[in-house]
Amino acid sequence: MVERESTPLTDILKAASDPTRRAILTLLAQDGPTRVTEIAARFEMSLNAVSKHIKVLEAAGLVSRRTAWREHIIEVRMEPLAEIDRWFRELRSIWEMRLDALNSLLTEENDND
Amino acid sequence: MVERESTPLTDILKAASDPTRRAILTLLAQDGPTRVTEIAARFEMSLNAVSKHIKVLEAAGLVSRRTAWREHIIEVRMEPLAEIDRWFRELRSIWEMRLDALNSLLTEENDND
DNA sequence: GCATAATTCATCCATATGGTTGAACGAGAA
DNA sequence: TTCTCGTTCAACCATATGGATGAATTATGC
Repeated sequence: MVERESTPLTDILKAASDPTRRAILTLLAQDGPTRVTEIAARFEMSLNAVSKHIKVLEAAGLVSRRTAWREHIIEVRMEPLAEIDRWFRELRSIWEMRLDALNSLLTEENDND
Repeated sequence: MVERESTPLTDILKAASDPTRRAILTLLAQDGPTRVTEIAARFEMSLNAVSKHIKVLEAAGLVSRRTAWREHIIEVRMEPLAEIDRWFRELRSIWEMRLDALNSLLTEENDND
């Protein structure tokens, strides 16, 4: 398979596209900074599986980790989600520009009637 | 592996998380409804690969297909992207509610000083 | 030093994903 | 009928992903 550049946006969307990971984000948003073990306790899967999910979120910048003693405190970070919003807005504006161009073209034609 | 429910949001995020698919969406937003072959011509991969990407986008509702004779005209659909925005907003509001609660707790404590 | 606790690391497994190539299909054109 | 065109379907392959389990790590408490 060809080498694929991993843009931040791709990582963010990939990270957010898993239901378990979204649930983790929701949990963190509700409860605030939480230990890995405590997060894992909320899910019916192994601690290790949750730990891996958290690492994916961390790599995408969606959570940050603060190691206090032997506990790793995980905290949600909202900023990267704005990237998604930015992409969405850009796509929409491209789309609207085309529609505007179409409209003005039609108006011009009407003027020439 | 356990059976995983496929929510619309999961499908939308998964579909949007691939750079090629986002490029297809951008292209469609710019150029408007386009034939499959024509879309494929813009990418350095086989027609079949692009066709598969389009099917993923279609399953997520991000594009619609209009079969005109033997040509399949693909069109971008913006509506499902609002789902992402909705999720984002919900997460943020949960997050802000917690912060507000925290703040009012602190204020209360200050009042009691 | 030794047990304990919170995590990660290392393996392994099954399935999903993104890509390729070649065959099949459906419908107008010769 | 047979050819051609636009597209999907069917295999197939390599790698990624999500999960499990057991060992290793790291730092305190006894």
